[in-house]
Amino acid sequence: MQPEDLAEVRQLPLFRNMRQANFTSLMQGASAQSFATGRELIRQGAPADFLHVVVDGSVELHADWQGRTTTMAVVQPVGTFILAACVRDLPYLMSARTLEPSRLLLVPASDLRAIFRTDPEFAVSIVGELAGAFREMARHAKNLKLRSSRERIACYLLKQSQLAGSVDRFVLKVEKRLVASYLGMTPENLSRALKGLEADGVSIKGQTVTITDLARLRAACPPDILIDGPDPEPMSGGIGLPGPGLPDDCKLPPRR
Amino acid sequence: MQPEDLAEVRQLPLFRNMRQANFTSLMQGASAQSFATGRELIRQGAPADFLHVVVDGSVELHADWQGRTTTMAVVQPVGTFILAACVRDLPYLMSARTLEPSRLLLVPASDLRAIFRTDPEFAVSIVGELAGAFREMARHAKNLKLRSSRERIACYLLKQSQLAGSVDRFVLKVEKRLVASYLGMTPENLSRALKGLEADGVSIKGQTVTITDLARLRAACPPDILIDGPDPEPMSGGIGLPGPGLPDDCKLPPRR
DNA sequence: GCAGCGTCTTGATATAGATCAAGTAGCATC
DNA sequence: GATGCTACTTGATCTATATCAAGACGCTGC
Repeated sequence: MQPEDLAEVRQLPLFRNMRQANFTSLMQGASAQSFATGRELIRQGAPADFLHVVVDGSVELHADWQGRTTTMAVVQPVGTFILAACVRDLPYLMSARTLEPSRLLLVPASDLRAIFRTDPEFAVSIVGELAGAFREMARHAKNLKLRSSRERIACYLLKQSQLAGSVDRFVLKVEKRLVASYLGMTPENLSRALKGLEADGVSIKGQTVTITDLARLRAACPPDILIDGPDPEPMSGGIGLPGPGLPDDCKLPPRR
Repeated sequence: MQPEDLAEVRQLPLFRNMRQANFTSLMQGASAQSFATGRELIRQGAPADFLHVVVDGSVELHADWQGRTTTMAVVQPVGTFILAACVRDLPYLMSARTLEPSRLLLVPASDLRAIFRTDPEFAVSIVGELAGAFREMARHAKNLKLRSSRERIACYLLKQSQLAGSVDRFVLKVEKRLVASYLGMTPENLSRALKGLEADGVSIKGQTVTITDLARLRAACPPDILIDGPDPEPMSGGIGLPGPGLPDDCKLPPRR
């Protein structure tokens, strides 16, 4: 575990305010591990033994039922999963798999539960984190129920643009099939919708998105902070999809 | 505020373990109010000034966008809303309206935030509550994404039966149009799906549901605890729909 | 440079669910 | 008892999206 990794983990809102002795203790009981692409890290239904912290790489959270699967989030550094299962000591509701070679820190859930009962500042951070995670998932459910798939895509792109600093050209950091799955549609449907949105102010080439007419796009599919977020303060938990990259420095990870 | 109401509120998992002095203080700063049917209690986007506790009656949580609306939960006694917005001091993501004459306790969110920082047991309860709320909303999103509307209805009825003690005849405590909206479909679609499910082991007359062939219904639409829940320990927060009533004692509230 | 593989796009078709309309049933009020 | 209103059911039609298939593109490994 590199010292600079520890410093980044320490800076997460979840851990930032806990007592140093407690943070040191938690990290000493944790283990850092590297995983290859495609590795299943946790399986839905399994006991929540560890809080996972993604230090490097990319992890997909997905859920499955009767052979069907859906992407629930993509977690990138430095993000965590799944806090709620750990604090309640209940089975994971989602599975996790690496999308590329990744390094993670595995924090024993039992250590976490022991410490937060004695560290009031840590408990406050956990409360903030869980409230944020609930809100993010509530916005996701609202998005699914209130909007058509074309509206979800358009608003997703508008939010990515905003997260990138209201630029009009940015790069998606997640494969389109995962964006489609997260937004509750098939890749074919995403592709067709993107094609149709070219008339409404957005064009896509590979992972690069260009907003060609922001006002028109916003008029066609009005974004709403109560659905699209984000909340004012950041969270550590990996809920939703990661923000965009800028055109010069961003590529999807190599395959395999 | 009746003493027996206070006792019931005290018994909620959220409040059960907090220090008596703190509970007393919180309740002294709260106000009890009665509202007629159809009254809007909170509006999405408004600051979260109060944690609401439903002491009597029934409240619908709904979300709206561009003239569209969807039911996110129905809260009945004794249940609360919306803890996450209160602890993060952020705007409500949902609106609330009474479905019938109701009595609620309004607990100032600022009091709540002040107390939980100094009452570790209360903070632990809040952590448990928020984790449970997150899990419930995650299961809702999974249900919406992984299942067809017919599967969602069938699994909803199987869960209601289980909550009623695995009886084969029970009464829905929520109007069908709200069940439909919560499950992400139109009332017409719910009606047609229920008609179609008669061949798979369930029949409905008004609000009364009879499971006529449990094995067949379970085979047709396999329930899954990772989607349908519930988690082992109850929560106070009003997420989802309320459980069923038994045939002898349950009616929807009178209109107006 | 080529073969293999996975992602993405495009076309054709099927279907789940929405929309619109009309009728029925039940409840509350007068 | 009659009237009005709302929830619900049923019918007809439309549409958004899924499914299946095939081809294009780009990347990796040899």
